[in-house]
Amino acid sequence: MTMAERKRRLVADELAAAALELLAQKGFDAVTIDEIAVAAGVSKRTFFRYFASKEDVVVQVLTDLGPVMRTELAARPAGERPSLALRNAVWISVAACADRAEHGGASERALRVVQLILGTPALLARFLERQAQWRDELAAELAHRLGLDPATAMYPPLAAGMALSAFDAVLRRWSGSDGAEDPAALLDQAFAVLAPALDAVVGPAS
Amino acid sequence: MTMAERKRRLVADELAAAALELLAQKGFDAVTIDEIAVAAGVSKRTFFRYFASKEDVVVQVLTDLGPVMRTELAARPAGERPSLALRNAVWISVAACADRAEHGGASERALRVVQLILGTPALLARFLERQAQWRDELAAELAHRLGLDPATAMYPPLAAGMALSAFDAVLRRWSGSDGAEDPAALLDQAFAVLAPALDAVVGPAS
DNA sequence: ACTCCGATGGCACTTGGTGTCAACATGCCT
DNA sequence: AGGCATGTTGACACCAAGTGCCATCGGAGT
Repeated sequence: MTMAERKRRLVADELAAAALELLAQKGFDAVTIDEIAVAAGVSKRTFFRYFASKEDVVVQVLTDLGPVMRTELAARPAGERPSLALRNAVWISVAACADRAEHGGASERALRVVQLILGTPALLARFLERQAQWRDELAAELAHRLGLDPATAMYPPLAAGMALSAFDAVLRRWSGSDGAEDPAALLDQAFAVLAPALDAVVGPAS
Repeated sequence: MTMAERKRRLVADELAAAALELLAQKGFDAVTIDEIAVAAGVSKRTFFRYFASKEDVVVQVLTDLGPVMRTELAARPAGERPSLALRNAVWISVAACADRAEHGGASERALRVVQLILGTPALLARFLERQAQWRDELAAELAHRLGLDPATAMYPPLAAGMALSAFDAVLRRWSGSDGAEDPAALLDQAFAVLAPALDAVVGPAS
């Protein structure tokens, strides 16, 4: 049981590491799955038992962020202004992407992954797909939080879309500046722009 | 010259029509490109001379909407509030998707295409990709319109993202209600939510 | 009539992705 | 210890998406 699980995770890590290495080095299209598999010491068939596609190796890291953000949003105090609650929820993802290991070499690898995603159409498309799922989750949580009807209220999906637009803009700026700009400051800037609409549901001042 | 062009367009239309028909009927994954090609009376190889991928047949219709929206945005009077200018720019796309032929059988085909896109992951991903391009174009135009620096100002990409969130939300509601809800009213609703942030750049009242 | 050019079709080929099966390890039960 | 169940793996065959290449055909201009 524990033995099998550990082995599975080991192989998955090996595979992901080999893939990230090769993809970052040679570009997405120039690497075949066979290459990745042999680099990790397994067969092509085994690769597909761990990842559903080539894009998945890169993007799967970000999969869990949706539920995580939703949980964080749900954990914010009920009276908190939406702009603040959403900022905190999104911050978790930004930190996960940018801040990993705070001030070490690890964030550099994260930077390169983000740049790879943003610069590869196929990866970008998958990334956008994930974001669309995140948006639905965030929207559902917002509707619940504000007692709105998810089927008719326009606010929840729009607010979630705004929050993810901020996420996206911050990520782009951060990766475009090679990590030089501060993600937290960027995110605050973005939510300052969004806040007037985000907080207008209940009233302009809270 | 004219002869060759007409023939090209004829073949492209034939291909697109056959593809849309088959895809809507059997589902995206259940249709091979060979099928589409023979249904249009050409070879698989010729299909790829007209469309870059299976997804492209469906999505290519929407390709031009980016420049169109940008042009419309550029054509709005300089002093118009961003929320209004963007609403009008986005409206063009919504109308193109939903309203085609105003009140005829044509909008029903458009509805089915939208439902196909929104319900097929592969198509959704491509659609989102296009939207990302639109956003960049809209952002560039907004920056120019407002005299903002595209490299540092957060407002343009965020505003463009908001506008496209509205587009997306409207499209989803419209397709989810099988075309029953009025796209124009939905869009107005959406921009009413967004307006406080959209119009806050220059001042809360204009 | 000759020639040039674009469109086409056929074909081989690479790659992503899946189904199937036999081999092998692990662990549990008696 | 022997036997059985479960789970992982690799090999192989297979399908479908794309792409490169070349021979061919038909139309336009000379």
